[in-house]
Amino acid sequence: MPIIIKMEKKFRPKQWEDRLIEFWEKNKYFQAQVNKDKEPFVIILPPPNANGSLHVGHAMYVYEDILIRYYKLKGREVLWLPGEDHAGFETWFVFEQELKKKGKSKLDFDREVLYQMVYDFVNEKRGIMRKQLKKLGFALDWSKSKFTLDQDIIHIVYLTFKKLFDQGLVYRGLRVVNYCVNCQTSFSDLEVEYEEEKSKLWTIRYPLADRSGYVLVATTRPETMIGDTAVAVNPNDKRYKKLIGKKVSLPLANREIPIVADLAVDPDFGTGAVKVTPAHSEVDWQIAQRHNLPLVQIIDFDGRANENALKYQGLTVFEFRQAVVADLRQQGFLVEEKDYQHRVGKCYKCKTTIEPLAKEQWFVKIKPLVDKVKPLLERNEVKIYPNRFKQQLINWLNKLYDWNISRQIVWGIRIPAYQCQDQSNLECKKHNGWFVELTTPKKCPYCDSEKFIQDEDTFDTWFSSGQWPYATLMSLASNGKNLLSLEQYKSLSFFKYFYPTTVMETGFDILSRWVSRMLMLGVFAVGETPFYNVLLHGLVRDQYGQKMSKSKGNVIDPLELVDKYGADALRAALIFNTKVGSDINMSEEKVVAMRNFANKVWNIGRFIYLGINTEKSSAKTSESVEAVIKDLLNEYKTVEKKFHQLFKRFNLTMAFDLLYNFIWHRFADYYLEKLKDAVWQGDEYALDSLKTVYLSLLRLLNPYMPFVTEAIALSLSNKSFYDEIGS
RNA sequence: GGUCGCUUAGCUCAAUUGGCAGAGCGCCUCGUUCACAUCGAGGAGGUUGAUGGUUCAAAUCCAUCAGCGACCACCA
Repeated sequence: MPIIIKMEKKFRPKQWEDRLIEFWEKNKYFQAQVNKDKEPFVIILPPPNANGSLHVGHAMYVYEDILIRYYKLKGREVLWLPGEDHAGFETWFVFEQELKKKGKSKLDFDREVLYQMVYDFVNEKRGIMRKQLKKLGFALDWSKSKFTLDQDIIHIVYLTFKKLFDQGLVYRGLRVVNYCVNCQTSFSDLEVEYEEEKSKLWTIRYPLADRSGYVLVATTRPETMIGDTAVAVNPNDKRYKKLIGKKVSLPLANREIPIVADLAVDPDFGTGAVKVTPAHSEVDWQIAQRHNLPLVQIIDFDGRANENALKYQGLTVFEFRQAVVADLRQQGFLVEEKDYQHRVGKCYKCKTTIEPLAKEQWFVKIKPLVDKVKPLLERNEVKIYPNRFKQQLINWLNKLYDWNISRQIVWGIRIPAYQCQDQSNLECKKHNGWFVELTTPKKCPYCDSEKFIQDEDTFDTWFSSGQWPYATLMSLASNGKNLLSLEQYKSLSFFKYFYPTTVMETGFDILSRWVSRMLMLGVFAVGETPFYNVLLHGLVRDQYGQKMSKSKGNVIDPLELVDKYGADALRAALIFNTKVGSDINMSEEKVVAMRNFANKVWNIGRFIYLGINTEKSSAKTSESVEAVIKDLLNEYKTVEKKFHQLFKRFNLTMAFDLLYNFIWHRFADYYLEKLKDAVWQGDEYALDSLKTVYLSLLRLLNPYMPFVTEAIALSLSNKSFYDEIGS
């Protein structure tokens, strides 16, 4: 059922925006289905974190909407798939803040209750976000929306994990991880932020065990010396050559530890001798591995000294440090204390200093996955726009360490790993009793023991969102009903039709965190890339290029702008005069400028509308008018051709710029003015020519400004652009 | 320390393979009878950060320098 839109004098987007949204939805223009006659064009929406409301960064989805609408008009079978991310730790953090406001703590509830509470919280946010996305006019196929915690999505995540486990690509290991003692969880390397901090560098004297001398070590963390299991020097350092293999007596701890030689030690820094604390430093851990050194953990996961810390037990790290320094000074082991500035790892959320702690965690072996991804990039089977990010991505892939995917939080997908408590069977012992099952098992698959426990941890969010392209499509292919195997999912026609997706469009800030993981997991689980093109956008900043933040008070609320100027204006403001892959400066001024353009487009429509209602004359079109029309048609053809060429290279900005200038300064200011008199005199040929070109221009503009263009088309021609597919 | 990006009009930024430097906002002059003042006509404003090189031709390619920014790594 078509909707009536009046070509009223005043340009008022509010008159029709909500009605158009409803109209598009009712007609199911953007509900995709398998259609063998058409080539699919698929974008999976990067799922927003379902823990807040829409901010201007989300408005960048407009890039995807423009592509979707453009290819819809080109006659492709388009699928733009929405969804939300449970955003494990991110959401957990927000939720804990809410709890605190209510004077509660996570300790007041048990695991199941807590999980349900967060689930309800997230569900409410999901609803709000959907409404907001619709307001911007996004042509998402809401009939297919998915959530990262849908039962079948979790099932697919489990399938991937099991496949990794079965192939030996995921392992459980005791390693030094980045641990936040405040948030009580570990992080991957990518989630640690470093900050400059003023501190001290202490030089400590370690006497040789045979009392023939001493070694000086420099450290920023004297308290960890209680957990030292060696002193390391560079094998080529002449000063220390004679000492390698000897032992020192560790002050305060009354233990003897060896002096080892390791190339990781820089002879030029400090004293050239390093204390080695494998349980509390990643570098030391690695040295310990090479020299078979024992591990002494002295700081616990609550951030306090534990029972191995002797008399210091119970102290916080800060107190521990003070006490150790005081004792060293008093007993004459402290040689020097000087000011020192260095970078300290911080929790990216709460800014607590990251404590490197040894912990058993699940790790994904990165290298075998990376090796399958790199050729795709090198052979350009996956293209990155702008291209400069390609090398950056390859560099990262080469540098990645094994990926810690365990998180010690309740909110997330629980790791389906179980440990047999009996371990009576050899096979059992081989894996330390660990086995992976898709559903809660009844017994250990190796020894049939019924005594086993499930790992308490949940997956890193990126482990599940890294599977998003294939997980969503597999889920939809099976209608979400049957839980199948990866091979079965892959053979479903829906999946085969829509996978791999066409474009992955996202912010360049999550190139390493997300895009690289999607490539690795997609290629691993499906055997094919999850997408052919990666389109990267930058950060949205304020009009002076400043980052938006609540404290600066320069945060722009996209919905407020939509309310004030219309969704078209906001959409175009994010495109106008920008460059792909660079940060985008947003200002109300720019939105106003685009609102003015929408107004211009509207008023051209009004002119034509009034022309249609003018009494027609039988007089022949004059030669001069005919000449102008000929020029107009020619110029339009050139513009149209150029427009499509720009689109092919995803150059959405230049394509828009081209339209903006042509519509305003050529079509309206020049041609329309030249033909105006003829139209008022009832020249039908002049009017029809203007109308034809105008509607063609609206069609090109539609992806950018779907509301005003569709409103006019419905009003002038009584047809939606989405009805006449395939022109 | 490594990688990458940026520096163009008063401000914020564009410029597809090297080919007459553009836009938005702001500024100046003029113009409201019939699409639009959320407008039209016209105008001022640039040695494209600096220096050198390649070329018939450089904002664009190369080298060096200066300033700004991002990401990654990290020395205890």
